[in-house]
Amino acid sequence: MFEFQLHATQGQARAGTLTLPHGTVNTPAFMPVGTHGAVRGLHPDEVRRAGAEIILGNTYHLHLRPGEAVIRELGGIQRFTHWNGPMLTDSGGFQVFSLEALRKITETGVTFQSHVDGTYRTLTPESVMEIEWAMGADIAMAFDHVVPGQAPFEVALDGMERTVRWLDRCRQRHTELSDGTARQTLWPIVQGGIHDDLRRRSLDAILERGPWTGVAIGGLSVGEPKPVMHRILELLGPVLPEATPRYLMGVGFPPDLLEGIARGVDLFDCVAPTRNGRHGSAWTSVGRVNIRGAALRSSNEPLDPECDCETCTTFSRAYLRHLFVAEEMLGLRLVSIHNVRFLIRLAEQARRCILDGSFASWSREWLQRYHTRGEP
RNA sequence: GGUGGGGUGACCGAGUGGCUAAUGGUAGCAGACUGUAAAUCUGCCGGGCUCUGCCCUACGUAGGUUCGAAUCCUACCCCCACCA
Repeated sequence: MFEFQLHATQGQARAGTLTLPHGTVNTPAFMPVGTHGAVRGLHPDEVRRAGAEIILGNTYHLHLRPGEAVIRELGGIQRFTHWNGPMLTDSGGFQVFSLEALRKITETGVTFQSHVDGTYRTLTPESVMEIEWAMGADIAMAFDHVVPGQAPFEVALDGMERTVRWLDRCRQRHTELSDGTARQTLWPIVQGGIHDDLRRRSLDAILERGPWTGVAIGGLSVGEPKPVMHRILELLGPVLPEATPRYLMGVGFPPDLLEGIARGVDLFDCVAPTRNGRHGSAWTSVGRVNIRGAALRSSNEPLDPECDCETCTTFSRAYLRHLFVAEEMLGLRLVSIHNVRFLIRLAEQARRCILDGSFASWSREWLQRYHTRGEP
């Protein structure tokens, strides 16, 4: 039920298929983020047509509203959201990082002051497992402690060791809840900040507790330089079991996908395509386009001439610009659709190239073209 | 024709003697965003230059008072309201 089949490798890059209770995911894959159980602004059919095979939901946000009880009562997260495909729920660990001003960490768990209504809510590894189990996504992420990218050794050590202790508690509770059924699997998360030694110790601790149906790498793209992220991926890649899918959490931008894939990553997620889409920034084959830019005022060209998404095959740049200038919500949706498709298509292309052995050269050329434009 | 009110940068609109190239807002331009407290946030926004500063032009028009005026005075032009 949680099988991962590896079809081909090229260097560290891998092409595989992940089988989950609600469907299969061809990897490398990009997973759009649907924090509140919706990929922001998009209809599930649009997400599917963009090529998404799995989406992410968030424990913290869905616990605050509508609450896991409602979701369970209405048939689980897939039916509730009408996505009806593979889903992964993040644990709220990232909110430990992003809501730093609104939370307090103890060994027991994390007390958040809800950003919705100010009430205090405590999440523990056990309660997170209960929430994720109630929602019923295919993959439940362990509750972890994410530290900032510039965190000094002691802080990263503390977060990493706590993440390991919490992993034991997560697994214990998740095992009790699942009671032999195979409708949801639990994935652990490697932490350790930017410190190689801690990253290695984190992974070792996780592998000692295996086997796992997947392993996530968290706490990257949180303020550390890119080469550091690459170094850590290179450090972990060879140690990770080949038959286990690797999920790089919260990444990324287009080049991050290719750099990650080249270092053995199978699954990605990131808010960037939808957030940037809403903010009017589009990735295209001819460079990044600011959709509000004056240059687009009367352009009848598609946003990206090489793109096959619903937006690019239907609308002109001038119309998209007009929608943004006029603050029509359709504009936010159309650029989001494009950006999501752009990343998914990039992952699809990478997969094809890995399968036919051309990944290294294709990726090199793609990145060169991208960076030649001065893109970050 | 009379009386009253008013004319400020692309637009709206503050400002009633020096700290005013002129508060705000809008429009415009550019940028940021990486497991979503984000349809958000930031910067620029009279012109020019030898650009951490300097010069020019500017608050209806023309003149005046003053060391100094968008701000005070005079005339004129225009707009609005009411009265004839």
